[in-house]
Amino acid sequence: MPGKVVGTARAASLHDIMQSCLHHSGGLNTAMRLKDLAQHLGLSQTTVSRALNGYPEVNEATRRRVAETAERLGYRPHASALRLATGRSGAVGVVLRGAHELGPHMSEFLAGLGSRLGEQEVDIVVTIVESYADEIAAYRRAASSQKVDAVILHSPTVNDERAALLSELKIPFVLHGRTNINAPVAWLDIDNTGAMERATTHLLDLGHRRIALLNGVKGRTFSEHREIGYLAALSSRGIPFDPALMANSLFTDEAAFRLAQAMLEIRPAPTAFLAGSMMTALGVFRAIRQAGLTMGRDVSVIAHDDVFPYLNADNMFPTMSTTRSSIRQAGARLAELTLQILAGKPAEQIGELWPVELILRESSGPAPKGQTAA
Amino acid sequence: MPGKVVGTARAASLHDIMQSCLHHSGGLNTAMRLKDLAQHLGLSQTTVSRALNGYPEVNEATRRRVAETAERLGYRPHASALRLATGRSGAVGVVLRGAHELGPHMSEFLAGLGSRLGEQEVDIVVTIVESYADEIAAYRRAASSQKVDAVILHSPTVNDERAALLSELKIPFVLHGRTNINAPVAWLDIDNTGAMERATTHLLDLGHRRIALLNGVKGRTFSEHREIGYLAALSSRGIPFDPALMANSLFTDEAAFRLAQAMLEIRPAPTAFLAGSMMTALGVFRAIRQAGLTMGRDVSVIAHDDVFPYLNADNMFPTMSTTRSSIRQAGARLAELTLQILAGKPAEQIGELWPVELILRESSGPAPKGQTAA
DNA sequence: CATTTCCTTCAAAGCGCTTTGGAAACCGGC
DNA sequence: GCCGGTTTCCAAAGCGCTTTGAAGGAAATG
Repeated sequence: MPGKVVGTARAASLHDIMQSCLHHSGGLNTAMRLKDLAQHLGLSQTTVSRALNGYPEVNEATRRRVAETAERLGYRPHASALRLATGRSGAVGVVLRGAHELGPHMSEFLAGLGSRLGEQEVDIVVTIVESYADEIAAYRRAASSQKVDAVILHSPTVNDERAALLSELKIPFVLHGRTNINAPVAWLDIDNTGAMERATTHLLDLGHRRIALLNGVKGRTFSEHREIGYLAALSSRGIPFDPALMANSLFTDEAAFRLAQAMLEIRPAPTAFLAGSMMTALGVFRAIRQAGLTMGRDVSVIAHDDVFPYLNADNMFPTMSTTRSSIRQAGARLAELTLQILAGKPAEQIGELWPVELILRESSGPAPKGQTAA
Repeated sequence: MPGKVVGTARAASLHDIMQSCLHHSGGLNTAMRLKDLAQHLGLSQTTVSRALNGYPEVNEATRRRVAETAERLGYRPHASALRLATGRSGAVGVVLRGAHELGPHMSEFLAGLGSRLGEQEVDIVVTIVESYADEIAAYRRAASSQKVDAVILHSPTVNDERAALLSELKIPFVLHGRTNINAPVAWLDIDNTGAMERATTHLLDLGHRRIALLNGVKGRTFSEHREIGYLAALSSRGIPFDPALMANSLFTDEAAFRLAQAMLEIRPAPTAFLAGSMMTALGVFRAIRQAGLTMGRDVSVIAHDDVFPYLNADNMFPTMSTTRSSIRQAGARLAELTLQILAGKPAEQIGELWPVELILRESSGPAPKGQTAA
């Protein structure tokens, strides 16, 4: 089809340039290729390829000459060709339910992931899906089309079918969180149970007896772990658990606001809140204020802080007590683990549980006197 | 490694099916290939390929049989091979400075982008870079390695060199925002100038005379546009512009808090704030409260709302007046425009300016009496 | 000087797909 | 029974890279 119809002479020359540039020999936007480079150097493709890829069989002087010329001419191997030839795609996949998963947590996480992967020139392929079925389909597609070398799986459920599927499909993957499946899984998680247990215990130490937990979505491992920590702390002090003081929701300002508002109307009212995220904390904060109460005095709050650069616990007013763990750092580390997996390290040898800091600031204080049964 | 441990017979048969599917001919994780499929069908690769890709030369009955078998066997073309053969990578690129660009705005934007691109099975390749130099390098790399078919460029500066580079490199791209470069550019932007002008005018109508603007980073087109709208509104009423009441910063709670705090100490103090984003609004809100003032009464605030699902202006307390434009929708539309570009539509025919709603809620009210010169 | 050895380089065969240029098979019409 | 025209299918040539198997030259050995 090239050279189909050309209008005026002027247009023609421009057109031709475009053509020669775009349709040089098939691909659109053809740049310098290995063949061109080899020709330019008076060497064979083989030699150039080997020189560039650090194979020992090539003369050091030649190698330098090749490298220098390639650099100067801005040669870069065609990604697809390279992938086809090597069988590696040089990318890792992340599939997200667009509706709610692509929130601030995910963007921080991606930032960490990407910063480490970028160093290795591995890029990350993000697929946005609508439904769970779409997500499964996306993994199957990834498997058979070999689009990515590995996948990052996040926010797993307790028995995560996606993880099971991935290991069935033999797609290497690393889990951000934990799950119980019948296969070796590489994972990285933070100690949600320990964090909640400590935070709850701390509030109990301060005299709080009615402690509300605004937890994440039911079924997610991290939510379950947090619940376990919360319940463990309560039961070790013999404090009865009141289901009305525990709720599961997305970590949004809005949901938290509504839930906290409702809980504050319960009598006896909670004197403390454990907020699942900083967004949640904002909602709780609003509910407290709207109820005419003061955070840190009438009602204590400890929030889980995933460390968002734009929402700093230290700069809130009052400053926010938190259980803290940088999700960005976790992302960076997961990238590292993924690279290890791709380098052949067995999944069962990879598993890290990160401790979580408890940082006390102004939002948590002693339980108000006599109000425990107000 | 395969066939390591298998429990029951039932598990074994399932396992075997998987194996025959995955390791059919050797490679690691080799799935069904076109050749296998063709063989399975007793047809040539050509015919199968054509049948699958909807070419007219193939018998309808054959086509159905092929499609059905492909579906049943879970055949998917190898992505790299397909890309190499067609010259299209089936992906669009987004490169982000990880440090601050990958924030809540970006994740919303990506969600929109991805939801539309996903429908077309185009995936989005995210590259995280540290510095501006890295970003440029990433584009050059993308160009010569043909990793992506197009690029999305966001938050451009007034004369954006990246845009110039991209059009020089002949990488198709679509701009989220606007810039002045000497080349046709496909773009989508919201009417920042109009939005600010209206918001400012509204505050002036309410009697405010000292109106602070917490604007975005200097040099970005959207910041400049907002400044223009702000200044235009002031000057059309003959209100002098006070540079002390305008600041440029990232849209973070923290920066906004500090800036607003400082501005509130100026005498005469501002009686109204224009906040560049909802994050900014949160910081302003805190500063107002800390100064012992009440938002909506002592100090009015109008914030720009990019519509974050987890930070709802309607649910704030007081509810927040906003200039609103969904960044997620913009992302979806940009995806659409990108697809158009890839389909061959000339860039100069693509350009959309979206109007911005002004939604008045409780955070903006009449200027407090007599305080204009307090 | 002939032979062996090593070093450097190359031609060619894939990787899995699309696509071009035919070749069979089949049709009625003469 | 032969011929143009369809219809349906195929073999083979790429796409740009890596990698194997082997050849050419220089240096070393007898």
